[in-house]
Amino acid sequence: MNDVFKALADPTRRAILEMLREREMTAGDIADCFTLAKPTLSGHLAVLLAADLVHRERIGTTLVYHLKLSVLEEAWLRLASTMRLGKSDPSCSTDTAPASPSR
Amino acid sequence: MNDVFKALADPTRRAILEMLREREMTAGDIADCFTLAKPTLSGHLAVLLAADLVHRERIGTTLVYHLKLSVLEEAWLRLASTMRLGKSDPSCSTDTAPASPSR
DNA sequence: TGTTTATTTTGGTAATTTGCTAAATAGCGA
DNA sequence: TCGCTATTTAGCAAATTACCAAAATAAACA
Repeated sequence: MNDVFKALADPTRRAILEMLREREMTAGDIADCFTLAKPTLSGHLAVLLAADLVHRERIGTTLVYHLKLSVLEEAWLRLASTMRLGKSDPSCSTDTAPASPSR
Repeated sequence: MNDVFKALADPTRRAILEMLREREMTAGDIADCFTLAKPTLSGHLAVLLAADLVHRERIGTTLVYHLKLSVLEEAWLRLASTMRLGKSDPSCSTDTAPASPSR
């Protein structure tokens, strides 16, 4: 959930998702669409993979990536339902860092 | 657009949006819901404000924040339409950093 | 086995983000 | 004006992120 939003925070990664929306592409195909170095794109793909937004499959020497739209949709639905249809009072219960004076 | 996704990337900021979903709150109210220091929360609110996800209004000494759901919805719709209903071939046109060998 | 192609991993640097404390600003009431 | 409350801004350290070049890995093929 958090990983999905973090993955979406980068414009390069959103562009990758957009390209992947229709056709699946190899890592090389994707890299050719950007002026960034291949290792950089590989890193972005790793983030998308960790967020479960894409799936990858090896075909011979190439790795084919394809979009997992369902995960993206689900993340949005989670946010949307928390946002619009949430039950009741928002009086302090959603703290991300509960009382633990770590620092 | 980019600012919206960047704002959503942080769990604290998403929690703030959730709390703001129903009732508008003062900066102090919000800060009391977290274990983070007030200036830290103020920073998060500044990010949300820059992303246009919240609006703030001064009432006396206090600043009242309220959610701008429409902006959030619009951001999603933009993404969703690019994602699902996009027109045609994704063959290299979405590059975020177009051919400019700066570095 | 050795070479080529496709891709990732490693190692390093610069920029950005997140958090803090302390100081500054804004409005209100005495 | 002075002091009080509410909040932000400034300045700084630690953690994370984004990028690259060089090295490593994986599969295919001669």
